[in-house]
Amino acid sequence: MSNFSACAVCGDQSSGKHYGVSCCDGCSCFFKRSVRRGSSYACIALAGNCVVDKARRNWCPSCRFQRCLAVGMNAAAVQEERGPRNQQVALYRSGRRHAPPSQAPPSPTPHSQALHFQILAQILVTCLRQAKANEQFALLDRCQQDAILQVVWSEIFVLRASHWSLDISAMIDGCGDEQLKRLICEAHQLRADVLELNFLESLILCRKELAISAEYAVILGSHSNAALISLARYTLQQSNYLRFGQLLLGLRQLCLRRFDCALSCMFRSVVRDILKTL
Amino acid sequence: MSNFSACAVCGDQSSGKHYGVSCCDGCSCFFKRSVRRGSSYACIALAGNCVVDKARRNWCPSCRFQRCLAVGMNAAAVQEERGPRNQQVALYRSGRRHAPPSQAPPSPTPHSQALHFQILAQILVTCLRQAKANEQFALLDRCQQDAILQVVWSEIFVLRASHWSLDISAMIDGCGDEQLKRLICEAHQLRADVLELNFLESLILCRKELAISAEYAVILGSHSNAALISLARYTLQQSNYLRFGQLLLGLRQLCLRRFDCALSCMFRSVVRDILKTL
DNA sequence: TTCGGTCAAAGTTCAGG
DNA sequence: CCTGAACTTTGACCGAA
Repeated sequence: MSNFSACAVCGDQSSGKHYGVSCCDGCSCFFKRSVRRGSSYACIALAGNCVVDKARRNWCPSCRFQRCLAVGMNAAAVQEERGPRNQQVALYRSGRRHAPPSQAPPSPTPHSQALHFQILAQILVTCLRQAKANEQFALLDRCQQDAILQVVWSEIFVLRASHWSLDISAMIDGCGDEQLKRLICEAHQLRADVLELNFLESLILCRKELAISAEYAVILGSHSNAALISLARYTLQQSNYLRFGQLLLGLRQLCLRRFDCALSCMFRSVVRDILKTL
Repeated sequence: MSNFSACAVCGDQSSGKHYGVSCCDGCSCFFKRSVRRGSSYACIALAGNCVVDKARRNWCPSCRFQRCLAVGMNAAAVQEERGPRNQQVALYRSGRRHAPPSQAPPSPTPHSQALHFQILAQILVTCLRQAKANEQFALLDRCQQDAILQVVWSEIFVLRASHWSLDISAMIDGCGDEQLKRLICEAHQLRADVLELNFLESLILCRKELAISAEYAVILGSHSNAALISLARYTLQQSNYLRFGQLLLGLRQLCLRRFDCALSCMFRSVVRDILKTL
């Protein structure tokens, strides 16, 4: 009981300093809500001198709030509301509670960034569609396809985007993601031709570690081998096995590490939705 | 006002460079925590373009984190969690805040797990020593060697451990890390022989993306090509180019994702210390 | 200088009033 | 609705190399 400290507002046990004043959780929370909502209360008794103690603090919000101010609680220390922690519910929650925090939702430069995001998302959709049309991949069940694409979408994206027919380097630069830029630049140096790209795509899409069943492991393994043989034949007749090896080594660096790339974070949540529509 | 520098993430007053970027304490700390915990956020507005400024940086962790990555903050620079500064307190700290970081006595079946950990650490040391003795890798400067090993140690470990001469499967099972077990089991299926293992090791150790300078990029590239050619010649004379391709594809799956594997977390902090002693 | 950890004081959540 | 106990996250500050 030695370190008992009283709430400056109501005399209850204080739980530490809040907004500059030693007070209890209740008064701290009450003060925060009042400031956030900009509540303006009227005294129940009209006199403005109600007693504010532990037992009666909820009787008159007006006098409680006056007392908060009187003991020096600092309204400026109340912060901006944060986003809901329970993400899923966000959209469907009651009305205006979770309107974007401030008046100016998209403010300084997000416009051009959002534009680049949109265009890159279009490219992603195209890549996924192309993947679904892949000769060997298309034979798989949809749920196996989706299970694979959820993991490898980013590899497909980097592979295809780094060899896009139009020049999208301005887009890559513009989205401001240095890591992505570096990855695409590295992948670009492979300078794979159309057929090579298709074979590499098959190798990405048919990883047997991503099989959802033992049967699929066998199927994916044989698809993978087929793609490997095709790629080998093709490159050996074009150049030599060094090229073959380099292309395969190139696959290693397509994988966006979980935290290395902003775009990866942005798109991950989008991919599932895109897959539903394909 | 003369030496004011803005946080690249939120525009607040910067407190210096953190993880490669000039930013404020808040964003630096936020980035560190996010990477450590492996947080995967979803944008609250779902659009991924929330404003991130001083007042609103706490509205949407997802967009804040994306912005951290976009401005180039380096997740690899976030180090392993260390123990509490106050060692005595370590054991008695409040309950389930986090899994015991590394050294702290593992609670459930401490004795046998610690033993397995010790033995696996021995294997890791052996792997790293072997890597340092790699013919081509040994020619590099020490700082380039260390820069590479800090990244690829886990790949080397999985490659070598999956083909260990003694049967260490009991050790792998015993450490209770399912991810590691799966990875090693997959890698084991490559059934590479001693020479193949050496060539694969060279390919892991000589990734030119990990070069610390342009000169090294060239050197590593040529070492990598040399290893590729040797491996090709060897496998083609033993079997055929399907085998060559499969071995190279196998490299993809050696990589322990940063947060997917308990052992990875355990060892990461140890690797630096081991490297110093080699 | 830039890592690391710390902990008071912000925040949110959600039964129960 | 509103309240407030329980829990999480933030960031200013400090020590170490």
